[in-house]
Amino acid sequence: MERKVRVRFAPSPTGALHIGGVRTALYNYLFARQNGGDMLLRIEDTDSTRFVPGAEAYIIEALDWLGIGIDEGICKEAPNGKGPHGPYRQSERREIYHVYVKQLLDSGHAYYAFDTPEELEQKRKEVSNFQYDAHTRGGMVNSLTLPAEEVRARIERGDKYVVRFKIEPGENVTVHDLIRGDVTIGSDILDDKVLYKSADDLPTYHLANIVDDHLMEVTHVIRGEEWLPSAPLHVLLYRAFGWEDTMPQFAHLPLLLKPDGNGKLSKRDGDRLGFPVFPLEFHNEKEGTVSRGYREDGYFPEAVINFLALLGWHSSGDQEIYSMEELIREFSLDRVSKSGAKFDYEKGKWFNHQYLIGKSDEELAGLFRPIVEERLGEKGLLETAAAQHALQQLPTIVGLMKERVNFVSELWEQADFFFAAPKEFDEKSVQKRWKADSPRQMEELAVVLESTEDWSAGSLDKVVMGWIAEKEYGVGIVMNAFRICLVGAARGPHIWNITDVLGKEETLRRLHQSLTLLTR
RNA sequence: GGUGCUAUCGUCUAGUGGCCUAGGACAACGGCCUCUCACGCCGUAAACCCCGGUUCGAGUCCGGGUAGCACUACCA
Repeated sequence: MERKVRVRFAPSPTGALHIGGVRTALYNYLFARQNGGDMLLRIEDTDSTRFVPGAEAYIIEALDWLGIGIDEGICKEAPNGKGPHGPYRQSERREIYHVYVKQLLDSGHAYYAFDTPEELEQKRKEVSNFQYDAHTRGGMVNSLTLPAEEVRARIERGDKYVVRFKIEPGENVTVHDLIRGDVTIGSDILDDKVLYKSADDLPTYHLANIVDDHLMEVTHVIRGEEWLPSAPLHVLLYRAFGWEDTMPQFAHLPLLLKPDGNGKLSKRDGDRLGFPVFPLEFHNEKEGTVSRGYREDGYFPEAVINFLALLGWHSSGDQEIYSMEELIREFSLDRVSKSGAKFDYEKGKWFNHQYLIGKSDEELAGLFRPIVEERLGEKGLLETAAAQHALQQLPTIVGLMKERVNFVSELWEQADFFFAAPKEFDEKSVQKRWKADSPRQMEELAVVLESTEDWSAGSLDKVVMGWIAEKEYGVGIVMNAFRICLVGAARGPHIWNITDVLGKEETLRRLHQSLTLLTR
């Protein structure tokens, strides 16, 4: 019987959602959508000591910003979860886990262990490579070595204990991975994992994960490669519960690596190399720190999605730009790479550039306006006639400059001169382009421009070029000097585009003013 | 140490035995365009980890090395 595809993203609220986690969520989402299935979000908060306030809300907001829709569980519309398999926060599922822990205990697949953390630590110090397993459990303090009444007595008087999974040695366990094929390991190297800890009355990841995936009818577990070594344990758990026939299929994704050197991409790498590793800015109240986010750094969510999608997955063709719809159509698990991908931040910028130039001038102008107003406000120039005049032509200005930036915020450093006449002049440009004849030529140009009625680019070009030809001046010399007067440096778009935005009055005003400043 | 996974330009990758003289993209470099700076266009440089084997033929299949990574918690 074909089951409806159901996948889950199950983060732990221990801090901001890491960019690698975002990619895992994305691949789950793409797989779900492509197969007409459900995408669930479950919060795995079984480690009460690592809980970070605000982390859960952060995860929800990040996924929402990126357009990764959640069909069931914790989501924007239903912060406490929606769907028939709730609650979706593991800390609220204690009673459910009790039932299954008991089932394992009763069937002999698990046992009580009373060894304290300190004792275990001591044991690890004494015995190198100590592992709690079939070979060692006979020498430990647990329900396998203690008389039944002693076990009962300890539990009744409130001794702290854990429940461990009893792994039977001498068996090969095979996990079929959708990306890597069959992975087989011997059960001897597995240890008797802790499934439940009485100290906080919560299961560990392994137990909670299997129980929830089963109860929530998850069909495909798509998660990071760091889980591959414990996948055989999970298979054993499914077997112990007798759920093998509905066990989900596994797909372990390659890791996101540091851009330089080796190893997993970490928060530290972002700080060190100057790029965000989180989708959104995160204020960690526990640590009192703030971490940068892609959203606040000026990335479009589409760009982040596109960038992430291609970090570990690629179609057979040469296409690089994909909308979410295209990704849903084209994505496939068997085209996911097996090896880790170094995080190439430079390419991320390029993706943002691609999406930026694809946006309308009006939309970009709307995003750019607050930045312009803030910058001008800081300088006390917001109310000037020149600034207001340019502000009215924001879409035109943005259209002129968007090709040359990766982020909306970068527009300011490229287009600042439209809003205020230059007061200072770029030294290099002046040195190279401002000649001895320039002051005289600019004075003449001012007269020519003054008498030009038709201020259109075509007309200006004809008039000025005609004048240059007549006087036998060098086109480059005149135009560059003119540019320096209007912009303050040898940069910017075509000169007639600049005069067009500035208008006749402002153009002439700048010409005279700059002339004065430059010949002083 | 043990176990597992992985291995193509600096980076992301295409490649599923002959279409490979190894393709694309980012970054780099050079040129063209041009009043400047960009964009764009054109181009250059740049890789099959090593050794065996299978085969008429191997980047592609197999074995062995080597290297990198992950896991090895009462964390997920």
